[in-house]
Amino acid sequence: MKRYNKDTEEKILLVAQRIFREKGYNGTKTQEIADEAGINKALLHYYFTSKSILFEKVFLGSIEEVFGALGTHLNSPESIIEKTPKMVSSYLQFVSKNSNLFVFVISEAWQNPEFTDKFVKVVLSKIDYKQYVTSFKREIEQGVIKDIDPVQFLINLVSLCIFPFIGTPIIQNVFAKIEVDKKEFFLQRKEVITNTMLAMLKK
Amino acid sequence: MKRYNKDTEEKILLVAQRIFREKGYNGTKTQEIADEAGINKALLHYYFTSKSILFEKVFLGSIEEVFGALGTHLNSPESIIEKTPKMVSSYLQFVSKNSNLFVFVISEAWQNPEFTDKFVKVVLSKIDYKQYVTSFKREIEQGVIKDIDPVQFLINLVSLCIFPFIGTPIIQNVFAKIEVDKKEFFLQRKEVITNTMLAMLKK
DNA sequence: ATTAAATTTGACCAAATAGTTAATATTTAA
DNA sequence: TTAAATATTAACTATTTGGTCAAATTTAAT
Repeated sequence: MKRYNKDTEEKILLVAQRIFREKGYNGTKTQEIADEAGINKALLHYYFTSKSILFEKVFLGSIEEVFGALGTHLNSPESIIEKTPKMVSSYLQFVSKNSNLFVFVISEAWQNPEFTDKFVKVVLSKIDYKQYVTSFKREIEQGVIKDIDPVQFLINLVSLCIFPFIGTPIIQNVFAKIEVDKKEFFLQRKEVITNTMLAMLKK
Repeated sequence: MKRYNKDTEEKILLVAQRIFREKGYNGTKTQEIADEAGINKALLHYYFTSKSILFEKVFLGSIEEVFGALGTHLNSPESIIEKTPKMVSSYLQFVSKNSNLFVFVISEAWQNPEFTDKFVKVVLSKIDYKQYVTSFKREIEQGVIKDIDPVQFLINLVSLCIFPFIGTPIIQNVFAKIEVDKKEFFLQRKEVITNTMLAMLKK
């Protein structure tokens, strides 16, 4: 029975993750993964059977990260108005440091809708977004916040956080003065998004 | 001197556009383009020299489409409050019918930041977004709308319009009941985005 | 109709690439 | 200590793929 060398296995997976996210499935060569992991290409197959299976592991892990980062404050016991700025802040932080993760997931999701569905369902089963929707609706009934669809509210939040960063290579040229990867842009965005989201809730 | 057969040239370009947008640069094979265009692979090189040059033409054209669609109402003589809903409506319409165009442009922009910069600058020189910014600021001074950065306002608008559609393969699973490609989702989104954008302007 | 130029094709080539295999080195356990 | 099991490697293979080239076909001018 194979026991595997955990160091080697993890090294391959980590390198594969980095390169897949950077270049996508078709742009990634198994030889490059092997080289950068400091191993033989045959060993990659020994551990992961094939390029596509290795890819699936990376892809699944990536989907988990995308949703995991959103889940951080999702069901904290605070009120919606209290935790919205926290969600914005933490998710924005995560996105700004992992733009290529999101580009990768979106791009590959369109290439493989079949098992994207499957993977997303697996990941979702671990996150209790229904509880969030419930508490959101309760606050609406209590008259604390405006009557708005919680689903649309969340879509707005992630849209505003994710898009400016995955669109960086295009956006940065639109407004020459802005350096999107700079702290200043990040702080400006955080304030704008927070204000926008809170404006949606205000009656 | 070559004159080329315009029909053949256009046929190749159109097929290449469709396949490149669907599968990306690395996922696209010249043989497939040739097959679907009903020509020989050698003819593709006769017209376009190489795969990468053909790709550049498609990529440039795609960037033009992305910005062109935004420019429609940008500098119409109406007030910001009047034209914002029109911009939302028309851009959302365009995005919903061309999701893969946006996924393609974003994804390839990260792969080729060098000439993405170049292309975006070319395309931008044709669009007068500075006029928009100027008229926006004038209305702020007149006290018609709230004091908000026009650039951030535009980023919000495109984020809210684009992201939900390029994120479809992932989002659709989050909320099982929603069918993102259905009219009902589109109309719902249009209203939410319009409200959100107008709320940003209201004093 | 003839010819010259432009267009289109079939057959081919070289490089790249995912995957295999058999031999070697290392670790584990008796 | 040794032998069996596990991990790692070098060399190889089959296929894919972008690109080439000379020959064939079509088009246009004389």
